[in-house]
Amino acid sequence: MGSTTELDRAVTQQLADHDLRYTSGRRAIVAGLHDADGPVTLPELLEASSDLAQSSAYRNLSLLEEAGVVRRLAHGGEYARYELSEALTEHHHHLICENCGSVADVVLDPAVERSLDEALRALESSEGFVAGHHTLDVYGRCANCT
Amino acid sequence: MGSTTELDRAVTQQLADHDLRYTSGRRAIVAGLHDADGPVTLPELLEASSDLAQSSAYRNLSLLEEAGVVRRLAHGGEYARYELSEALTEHHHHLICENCGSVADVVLDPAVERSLDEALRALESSEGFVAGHHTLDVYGRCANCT
DNA sequence: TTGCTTGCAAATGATTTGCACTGCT
DNA sequence: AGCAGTGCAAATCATTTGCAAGCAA
Repeated sequence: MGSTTELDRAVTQQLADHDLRYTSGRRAIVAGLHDADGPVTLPELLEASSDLAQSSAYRNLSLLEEAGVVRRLAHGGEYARYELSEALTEHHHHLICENCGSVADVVLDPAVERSLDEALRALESSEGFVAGHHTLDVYGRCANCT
Repeated sequence: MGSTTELDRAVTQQLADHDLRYTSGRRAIVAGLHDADGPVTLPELLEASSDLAQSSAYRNLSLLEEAGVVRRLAHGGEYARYELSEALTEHHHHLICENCGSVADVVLDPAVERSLDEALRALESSEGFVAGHHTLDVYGRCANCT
């Protein structure tokens, strides 16, 4: 506790903008999300940092989401998954193992990402849809399950 | 009812492979999914074709999913959304309106899709992840909400 | 008949919420 | 003191499931 990282500073700022305090419980959540190598479920979060009450964890994740610190994902499993917002991390996508259910982050080649962005921008004239952000989920088999 | 389309024939086949009958309730579900221009929620499905019992609709969607006829999506809204499997439709992605919550299908430029596939295939050597299919969700504003 | 299907009602389980208490500020 | 934050327990609500009745092969 105490060592204020770059991430902590950014989160403190975003929370302050929403009149929220950066309490120890919220720090534990942010730390738990940061340490994982992919989006995590609530049980995983509780296990990683014990001393978190389930209801408070849910409530704080919800508040952190509104504050733009956290992003909530619904990949269809039993539990929702949470990760730090892309405002606080690098733009990335997800590798979802269809065997064990694990979810890992990946960063794609910038060239691919660029051609994708271009295609999405074109949707505005073809479909009248103004694209904001996007998510790409890749389903398959992770290294452990091959 | 009775006009057997190409789609119906394919579904009948897939169901038969799983020892399932293509009953009228299941036909109504497939028709409801086919008629929509994007993935639909269960309430929407029930509204479109009344005379469907909620529990049977859920049960049949689940069975149809196992049989590879239907795909279930969890975009995070209150209800899950369902669509016909890509074995029965064209490969496509989703335009999700952040204002009204509607979800529409889009087919991307084949060139973009190809470069994407290539990038995903490369994940096998870089990450040890064997990619199967993928989903791309684009968030933004639909034509009606601009 | 045999067994897949259906619909109702009850059960499940992740997430949310009411409320009294704790602890910053 | 005043109010945001916490934790417990109870409430929600989409989805699932048990069971008795319906229907096709």
